[in-house]
Amino acid sequence: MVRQKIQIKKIDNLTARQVTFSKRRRGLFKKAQELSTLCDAEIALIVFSATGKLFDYSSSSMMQLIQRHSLQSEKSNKPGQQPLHTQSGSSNHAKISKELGDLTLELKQLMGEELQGLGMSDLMKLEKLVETGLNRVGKTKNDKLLSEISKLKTRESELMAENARLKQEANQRQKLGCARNGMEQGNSAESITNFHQDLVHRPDEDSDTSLKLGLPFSNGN
Amino acid sequence: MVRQKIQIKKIDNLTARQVTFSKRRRGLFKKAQELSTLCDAEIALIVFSATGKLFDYSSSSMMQLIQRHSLQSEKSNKPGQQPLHTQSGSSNHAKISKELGDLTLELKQLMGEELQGLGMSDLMKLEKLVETGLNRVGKTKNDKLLSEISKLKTRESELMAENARLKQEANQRQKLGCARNGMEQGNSAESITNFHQDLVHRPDEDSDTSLKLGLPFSNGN
DNA sequence: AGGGCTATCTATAAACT
DNA sequence: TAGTTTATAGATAGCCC
Repeated sequence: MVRQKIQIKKIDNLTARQVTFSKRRRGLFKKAQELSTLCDAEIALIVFSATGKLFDYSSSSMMQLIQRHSLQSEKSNKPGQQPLHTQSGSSNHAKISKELGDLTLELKQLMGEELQGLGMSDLMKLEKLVETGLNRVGKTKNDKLLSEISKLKTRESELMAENARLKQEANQRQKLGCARNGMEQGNSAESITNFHQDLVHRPDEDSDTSLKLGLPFSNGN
Repeated sequence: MVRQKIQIKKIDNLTARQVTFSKRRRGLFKKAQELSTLCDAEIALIVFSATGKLFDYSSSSMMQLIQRHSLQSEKSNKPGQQPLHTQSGSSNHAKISKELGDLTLELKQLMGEELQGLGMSDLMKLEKLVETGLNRVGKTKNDKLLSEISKLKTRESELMAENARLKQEANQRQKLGCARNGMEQGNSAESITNFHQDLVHRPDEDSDTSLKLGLPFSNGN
């Protein structure tokens, strides 16, 4: 029982190795907890046995610690490495479109399977980027569509107004008949005058209409 | 120097705490390495000092281990989500309760929502879901807007057609009927005609614009 | 901070249950 | 595979530089 100074190398005997694993693992977890408590440190510890069994401990949230780790280690990483253009900083509007395309492609790859070569932080940044991109694309699209609709509504109002005007004009022509009259001249003039007034007035109506009809879209957003 | 059995609770003295942190941290990392070597285990260890400094160790790839951890802990999670914490190792339950509260808060801050009880993999899934949801919402919105535009265009066409008809009608009345008037009438008629020409012309512009603007939507989808 | 010392505490190898 | 024992290797608190 002359306990030796045990070599730090893989223990050959399976049983002994398992026993040692069990014992030392507990010791390790205990020490981790102690350190966490004593020194107010945040600790995450993940251990896989040789057989693949998982043991873990975290002083707070494993996820949060992992995220924090990703962020920190990212800082220390040299700016240039992965093929990912994770320059989330300030993507200018001109670039974003193209960038979005590339990202979509990369995302496909990534979601598919090939996560190797990418750090956790890269993945997170990527997802954030895509989300932001998605939002921007959606908003832009939305704005354009709304603008289009607004224009069309204005146009519709104009046409309807003119339509009404023409109908009225036609009606008056019919009533008065073309039986050669002096009144006719006056009517024509009046008609034209009113028409122009309407043209000047209508834009306001259009604005109202647009606002009213535009509401549902806002809700839809 | 009657070294006591030191209580496992936060060390009050800052200096002593820092020293202890430094010493014990080294010890912890050493033990982790030893366990890894002796028992052929895979170990990831992440430590944040109270001041936020990061120390970590992993027997192989940190990322790989973290991923593996995500997968494993996901498996073990009951479908009805766990309160948080893979409380495997030797974590003390009393502490967990308190930490749960803190974590809930932290996660709220982090995500802006109640995501506690979700593991890394759950969050990833969630994000994916959100993204998909975003797409669906966007598409639905898009469809609605496009449908609206389509309706408006149809309406526009109808109005324009009617408009043209009315205008032609009016012209014919003028020509055939009351053609016995002087320049006054002619001027009036011309004025109206020009106006209508403009009206007829403009819609084409709009159509072009629509097509131009419409293209990006198709691409966007 | 960081290293060294030393008395003492803690972890654990080995053997046994 | 786990707990107990025991002797010893290893870790570390307190102190000094």
